[in-house]
Amino acid sequence: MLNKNYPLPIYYQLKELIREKIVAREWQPGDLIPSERELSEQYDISRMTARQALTELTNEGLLHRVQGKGTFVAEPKIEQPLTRLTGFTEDMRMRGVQSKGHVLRLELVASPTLVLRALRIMPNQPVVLLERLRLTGADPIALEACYLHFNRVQSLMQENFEGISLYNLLIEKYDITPTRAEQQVGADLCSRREQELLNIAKGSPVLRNKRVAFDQRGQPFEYTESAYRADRYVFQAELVAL
Amino acid sequence: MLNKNYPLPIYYQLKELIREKIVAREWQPGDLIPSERELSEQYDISRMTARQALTELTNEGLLHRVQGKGTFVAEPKIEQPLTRLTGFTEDMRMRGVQSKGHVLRLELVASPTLVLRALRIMPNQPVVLLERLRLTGADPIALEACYLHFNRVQSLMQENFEGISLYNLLIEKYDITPTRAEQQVGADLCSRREQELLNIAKGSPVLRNKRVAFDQRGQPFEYTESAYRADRYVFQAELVAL
DNA sequence: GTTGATAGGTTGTCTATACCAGATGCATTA
DNA sequence: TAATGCATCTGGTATAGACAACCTATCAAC
Repeated sequence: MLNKNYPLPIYYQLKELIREKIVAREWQPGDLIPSERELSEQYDISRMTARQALTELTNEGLLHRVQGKGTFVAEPKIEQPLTRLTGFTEDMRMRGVQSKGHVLRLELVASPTLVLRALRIMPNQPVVLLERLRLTGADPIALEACYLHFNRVQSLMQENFEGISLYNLLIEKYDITPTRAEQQVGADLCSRREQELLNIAKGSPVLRNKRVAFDQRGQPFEYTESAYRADRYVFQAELVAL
Repeated sequence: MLNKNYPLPIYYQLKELIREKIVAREWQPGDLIPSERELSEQYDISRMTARQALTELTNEGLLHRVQGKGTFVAEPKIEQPLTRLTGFTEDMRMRGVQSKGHVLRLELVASPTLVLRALRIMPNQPVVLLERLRLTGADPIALEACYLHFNRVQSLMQENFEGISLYNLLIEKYDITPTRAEQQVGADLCSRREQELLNIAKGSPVLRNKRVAFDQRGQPFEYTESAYRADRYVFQAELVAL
């Protein structure tokens, strides 16, 4: 299970292994997970190493520790997730939910004015449109249209997005590190197309999301419009006073 | 400096000791603080113990570690402000819009369980319900139900809220400074009552907003549910990577 | 039946040690 | 001069062991 010669730290491997079990619902909210000593014996590692994995997952809100009793899978609570900049995949993963993506369109398009302005590019410059249906399990959650500047992601059309995080891809292959984003969240009724793809009733409400994301150099690289099923998703925000 | 027989853990004492130095500006943003090994020698504790203090302070964002270089006092986060915590009045002012509020209800009520939990108060303790219709000009924008712990705002019932900011009132008269809040934003169809008060068509979408706000001492003081007209309002958020 | 002690589980804290990995300055070398 | 390598700082990871604090079930004493 754990590879001690791996470039990744043992505690990190264990951490992700546990996260997987939670995401896959093998361990469900409220469940008591193996004790620190059990984990250390099972994987032949020190208790402190196992403990580091549990500590970090506890800080992330996925686990809940009670002295004298044990460590439990946290209820999918609303406390931790702030407004981190993540893609859908990471967002769902952090909430302890397994997600998939199904690509509907991946093509070069003439960029709409809205996109031009958001990405600060000139007219006639092509953009890549990546449209995906987002699901958890078999349930569609959101319809997402993502526009990227073609010049910056030329080989993107050859990628396979099924089950892959776009943001990870951008970081690893295109030297684009998402750093901050501006987002607008509004409510609306679903369109005909959304109704069918999201498998919801006519006249159902959706959360409409518009996002411009910026890279490490402050350049906008992504403009995304999403429609989330209102019955399956709420947007979480942490507000701070200045 | 550190008392090993104290009821408080050593790492915690050290943590607070370091926090004091930072708060008192003895160690300033950007400063290199003593290394883990230096701390462990200076206070005659194990390096791992000193490390635990630094780790937690790093997680809290007060310190910044760089492998090979050392541990630094973090810069007072500039890009931290995700979304500003403001009341409706300030929110609208930021958007350059004049707003009004029309009080529909201001009364003592038995607190619903949801409110109890959010405000962390015991059952049977009364809460104040302040329900207001928010308008810009003559147009209704939102319906807002705000719950406050009665014990903390005893004389609130005598206040006049027409055109006054609740948050300003709390700051000036009740020693409650809104500091941060957790908010959920979802979409829904309007209820019958909302339809009439907001002057919208039947089956119109609304943005549903739930907020728990905390004061300068970390105590929750407000739980608010709002319904915003989807055609007049979008929620703005700034997302940052961590 | 109620109370109380206890045994054995859990996480929490702390120590001492070791080695790895990144950063840096300096002496050595080409 | 420029490059190389090494010593020695730094934080990062991992181990093994000890005891404290806390929780629960069980069993004995009242």
